[in-house]
Amino acid sequence: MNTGLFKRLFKDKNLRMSHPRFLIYQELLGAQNPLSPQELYQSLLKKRRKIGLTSIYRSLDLFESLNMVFKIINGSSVKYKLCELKDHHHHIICRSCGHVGVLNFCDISSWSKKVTESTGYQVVDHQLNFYGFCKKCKPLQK
Amino acid sequence: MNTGLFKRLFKDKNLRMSHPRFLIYQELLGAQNPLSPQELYQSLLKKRRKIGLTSIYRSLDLFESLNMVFKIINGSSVKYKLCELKDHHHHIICRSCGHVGVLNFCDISSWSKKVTESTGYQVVDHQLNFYGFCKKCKPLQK
DNA sequence: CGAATAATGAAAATATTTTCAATAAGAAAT
DNA sequence: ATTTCTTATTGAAAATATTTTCATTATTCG
Ligand SMILES: [Zn+2]
Ligand SMILES: [Zn+2]
Ligand SMILES: [Zn+2]
Ligand SMILES: [Zn+2]
Repeated sequence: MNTGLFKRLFKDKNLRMSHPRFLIYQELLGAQNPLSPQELYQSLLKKRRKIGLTSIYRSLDLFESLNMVFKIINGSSVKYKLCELKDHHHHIICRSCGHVGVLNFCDISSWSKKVTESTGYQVVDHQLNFYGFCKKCKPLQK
Repeated sequence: MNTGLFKRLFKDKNLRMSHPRFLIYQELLGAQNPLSPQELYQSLLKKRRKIGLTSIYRSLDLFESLNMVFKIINGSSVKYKLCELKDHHHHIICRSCGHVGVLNFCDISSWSKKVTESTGYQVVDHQLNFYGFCKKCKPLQK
């Protein structure tokens, strides 16, 4: 997700483009790996950016709700990475090293009717994650 | 999930059936609604059961890994309910009241091959949740 | 430049995880 | 059935992580 797209998204949703939000976006954009809230905080402090840890939590929640970032929950570790694809997609997480693979497809929407029929719920969203072992970690499994 | 099934599952996996674990299982079995770790703790204290909050967290994690319970994350609230079906299945969570609907189907396993082909990952697990509004809450949406 | 109000951040409140010494469950022997 | 042994599990306390509160600040829109 590039900077232009990021700014447009906020304008469209009537969200304010605050300094903290932009700092966090930039930090994620420059990162090689997914980052935890604490890692983001420390990294920004090191660069003398004035920001509160609370804002990091809040911004990450917001970004997630906008599908801008993917929240990677692996055991008790929580990290975030910027989504590269702007279209709806899912991920596979390595149970060993935490690396994230991108899946550029989703056939779930076709299920919504089935879900509504069997439960009466109106479906508005879904969450799908795969877990497994990446090419690097697979051989290490006994 | 009934008590016999519960005990067999533990024996099969070489897990010890400790008193705290059984207390938590019973509490979930008797509950009408999903319970948070804190609610479980308070409820057991009220019944004069000796148990530590830490054990509740640990047992719930264990139960989840055994697919005995479903962890319902809705905003910042976390609750658990015992799974009624012993076969693999998924849930739909009401964004308004938190009620959980059970879906007794899953066609995801057919995706695993596709996931492996596109990412090289060995797939061992997946997580799929639907979100929406239940029959009761749907009319309240504007 | 002012409103109007969404967003921030410090501090307090909660929630969750980790550590580690003590305990209890299960297996095996008596 | 009781004792003994091994080791998984517990729980109190400390460490971390996350959320809430609320007074202050910064954005955006005339
Ligand atoms: Zn890996
Ligand atoms: Zn999808
Ligand atoms: Zn509802
Ligand atoms: Zn499934």
